[in-house]
Amino acid sequence: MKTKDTNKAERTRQFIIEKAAPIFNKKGIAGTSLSDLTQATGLTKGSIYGNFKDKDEVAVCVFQYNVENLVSYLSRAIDKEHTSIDKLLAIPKAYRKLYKTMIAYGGCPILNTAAEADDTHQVLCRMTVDAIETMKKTIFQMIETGKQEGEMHPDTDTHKMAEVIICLIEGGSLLSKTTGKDTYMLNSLEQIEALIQSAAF
Amino acid sequence: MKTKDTNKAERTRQFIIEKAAPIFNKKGIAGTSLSDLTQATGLTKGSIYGNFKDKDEVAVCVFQYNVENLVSYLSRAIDKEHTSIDKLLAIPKAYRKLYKTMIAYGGCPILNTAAEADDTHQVLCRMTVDAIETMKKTIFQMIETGKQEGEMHPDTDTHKMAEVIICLIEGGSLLSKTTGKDTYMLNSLEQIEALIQSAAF
DNA sequence: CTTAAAATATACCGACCGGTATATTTTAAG
DNA sequence: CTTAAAATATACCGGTCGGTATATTTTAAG
Repeated sequence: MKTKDTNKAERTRQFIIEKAAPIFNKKGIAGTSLSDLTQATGLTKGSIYGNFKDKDEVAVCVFQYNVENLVSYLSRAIDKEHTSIDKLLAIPKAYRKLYKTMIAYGGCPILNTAAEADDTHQVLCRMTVDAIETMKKTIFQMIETGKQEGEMHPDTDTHKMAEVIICLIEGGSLLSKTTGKDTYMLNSLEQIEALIQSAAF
Repeated sequence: MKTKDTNKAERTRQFIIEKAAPIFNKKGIAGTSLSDLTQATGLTKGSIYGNFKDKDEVAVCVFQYNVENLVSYLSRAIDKEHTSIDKLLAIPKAYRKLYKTMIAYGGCPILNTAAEADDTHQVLCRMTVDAIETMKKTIFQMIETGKQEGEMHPDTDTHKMAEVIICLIEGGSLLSKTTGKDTYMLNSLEQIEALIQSAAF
């Protein structure tokens, strides 16, 4: 067959990524073995190595997949709203719907990867930094727009607010997952909402 | 020699724990090999296994060692203060001094262990939960005492405030470490201070 | 339906893993 | 200083790791 469109190969790659994603997220990269992946996919090692050059490439693709899912979920929630305040509030609102699923999935993939990779895996480390900075910039822009359109106090510290929101989300996510208690996440989300409201006119 | 006091053995155990601590904290448990430990200590595998039954026992002792160090540092800072407000403020103050060292050491050991162990290592997972709950109870008690002694508003949500403080510390710690930017931690600490001040009379 | 290429499975590699049995060295009590 | 026990080092184990060369099966173009 002299086909040039990579139909089957691309489908298998995607299949492997989807099956591998929760495993990497739960066990970490070092903690996930090739046999974990063959078991989860039903494929053999040869098949996996036919589609990825090594384990790291699978881990990198899995991270991209996880981040894209998270970002697109949040983006959809934000895009539904029209004012800056409502767009900002859409974030804690979305997490309130999402966090239980995320915890069952192994927790926030950005946090998990950041915690594991930052002393060991520079490529993934860079990707986690990018994901975090993107999140921050998104929130930052929403606050700045809110100021420009007179929805929020002009003396709001935009950088600080954006960073604190992310810290609360990640901290709450980790602590709720580890302790099994929802209150860490729920209280963090409430705090985020209070923060947003206090900056609104 | 019929000695009964375990002098040498105990010293070697402690030596191994101290040398292994930053390695486990940086590379994780799964990511740390026995050869990492022999290299760091200058000892052989036989010697390590003469003092610990397996790698997990080393990891558990390292975790205890790390938590004890952190807790005793914070306790000393808190004990220096006399009012509830000042004791509470001693926490962000202590972290402001501590966090750079902690990041160089591989980040907060509670966070690192929590992120790695919660889907794989039940013993350590339980220990991280205990460490977190102890932290929460300590903060909780300080706030409650502050209320009883008229230093803080009686309608302060003690549980919420204690949990949010921990989320901000852990979130800030992780994000500053991952991104290499101090502001995540510093802004989280400022937010904690604002939170405490806003609950004070 | 044929057929060659693409995708997958099989079988195997050396390296290193955690762990152990045993030999050697160090320790300190007497 | 002697000596037996305690501590450490040496040498080795089976297993699993990530990875690969090659055989087989599946795919889809013609």
